[in-house]
Amino acid sequence: MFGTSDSPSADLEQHAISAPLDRQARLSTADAPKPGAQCSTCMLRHICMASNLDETDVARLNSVVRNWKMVRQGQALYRSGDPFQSIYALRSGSIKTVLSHPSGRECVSGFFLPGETLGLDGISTEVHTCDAIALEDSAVCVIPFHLLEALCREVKSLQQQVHKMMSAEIVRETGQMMLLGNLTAEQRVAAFLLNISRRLQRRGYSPTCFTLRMTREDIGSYLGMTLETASRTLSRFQQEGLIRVQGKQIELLDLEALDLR
Amino acid sequence: MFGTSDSPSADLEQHAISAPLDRQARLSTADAPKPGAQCSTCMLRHICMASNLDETDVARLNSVVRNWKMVRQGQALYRSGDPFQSIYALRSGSIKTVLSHPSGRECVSGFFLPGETLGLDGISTEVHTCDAIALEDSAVCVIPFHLLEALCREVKSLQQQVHKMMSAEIVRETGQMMLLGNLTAEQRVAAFLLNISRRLQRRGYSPTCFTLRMTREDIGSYLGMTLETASRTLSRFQQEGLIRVQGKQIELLDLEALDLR
DNA sequence: CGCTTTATTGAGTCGTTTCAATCAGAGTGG
DNA sequence: CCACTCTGATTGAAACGACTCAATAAAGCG
Repeated sequence: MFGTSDSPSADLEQHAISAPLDRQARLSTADAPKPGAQCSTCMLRHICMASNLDETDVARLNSVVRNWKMVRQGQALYRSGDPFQSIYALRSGSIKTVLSHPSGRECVSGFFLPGETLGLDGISTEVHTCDAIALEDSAVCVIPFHLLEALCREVKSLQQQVHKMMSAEIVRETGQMMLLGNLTAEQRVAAFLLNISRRLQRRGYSPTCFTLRMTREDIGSYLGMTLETASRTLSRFQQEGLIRVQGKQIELLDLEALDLR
Repeated sequence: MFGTSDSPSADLEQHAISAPLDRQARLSTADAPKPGAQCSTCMLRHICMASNLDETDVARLNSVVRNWKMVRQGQALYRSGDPFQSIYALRSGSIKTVLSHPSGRECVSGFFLPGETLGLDGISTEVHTCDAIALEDSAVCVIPFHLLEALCREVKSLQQQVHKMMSAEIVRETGQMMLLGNLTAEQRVAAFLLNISRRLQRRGYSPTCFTLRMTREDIGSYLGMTLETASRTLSRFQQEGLIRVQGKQIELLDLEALDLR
């Protein structure tokens, strides 16, 4: 989670408003799928797949989203090569996706925040093509894809929503390609910070003050640079008064200046 | 077109086997949409959206794909900002997609070969987000998206095909991100050549001997390097005996060595 | 055929990487 | 409770790869 609060437990409680993860369930049977996702009362309803659906359609979507699942920090929601069955809506926490090149190189291809959808890569070959690793203890709604497809044949608005979601992922990646191909390290880091900022804002968090849950290595890998360059760039931004950095804690001081990079 | 033949007209005729573009139509009313796409007799049937569909489903798809359209070299199939209505299946020719950054920079985000689908980026916002420019005289099937969506609600196999197509585009772009972020200029050019080679082979062309219809600038932009670096890298490959270059004409001499880059 | 665009090649510069050392923080166990 | 270790972050200096600028050559086009 990229929230502004200091302690992880506070973060969890914040999400618990929308996603009822009571501490007991969390501490007991751990990572087994659990029933009872409730779209209608979920605070992320207007951000995730359920957005733009009316009451009855949300209910029908909910009938497909039967389970949710915990993923502990560092654990995989799925791994490259796993057979594809479901897509996942992130409820709380944060997840990175990692591509493993045959040569051994690893490459972070995305960071996901609550309300965002993971696993779309698996549809084409029916096998997942990357690892999805939790950056902190996280919870996801499990959406069996064949059920979603069946429902999409009946509910037009849901079908459209799913298509838009997939298209949005395509657009997001095109933008990232552009960033990697044409921008300097400084520009990439600035774009990255602003991107996170905007996504947090949409979720009701402070757009200027947040903690990056991923390591410098993850950031570097995602932005196509070494961890040293990522670190140096953040330091330089701090020297220039654009941001304040304290390890993973970030404060954006001059959004416009960042935008001009 | 990336075909192996020398003259453009030979290329056109080759495609004319599958897509009945007679020269008369081509020379007369030019770029207006034309009726009469015929999926059932199209040679690209097993490569494009119609793959994995049985006879009756292809016929139903065909009822939606009512028109096809010529796009002359250098002209736009659509432009960034155009309202989104249709996706396009490339029948013959080749097309690049270009992203225009507000700052004025342009960036090639993709090259498309016959049988591939363009325009998926427009679904999410109902506005196209890039320009699609023909690299040579090209022909596309026009697929009104709302009709396709309606049909997908009725034909499960088509729905699945469309989902797989979109997912494949996501996977393709993830791979490109990895390439841009983690590989050297040499590795990128090698990967690019091998990628083109594989796609041509699937379409029945020689995988080792083809013409690149795009400029060095396009290649460089697509691969996140300057046109000079792209040119130099091709020259170096030639010196090392991996390929033969003669302007846009390419011959791959040592596929394995390219793969090891 | 001349004009314009595209491609090639060279030399110097600059940004990023590499290698290496140091520092900070979290978790562990004596 | 404090040393200890391990991982992650920061910073410096040298090396290298890609870019920029520039000049020339080749190819496409009217």
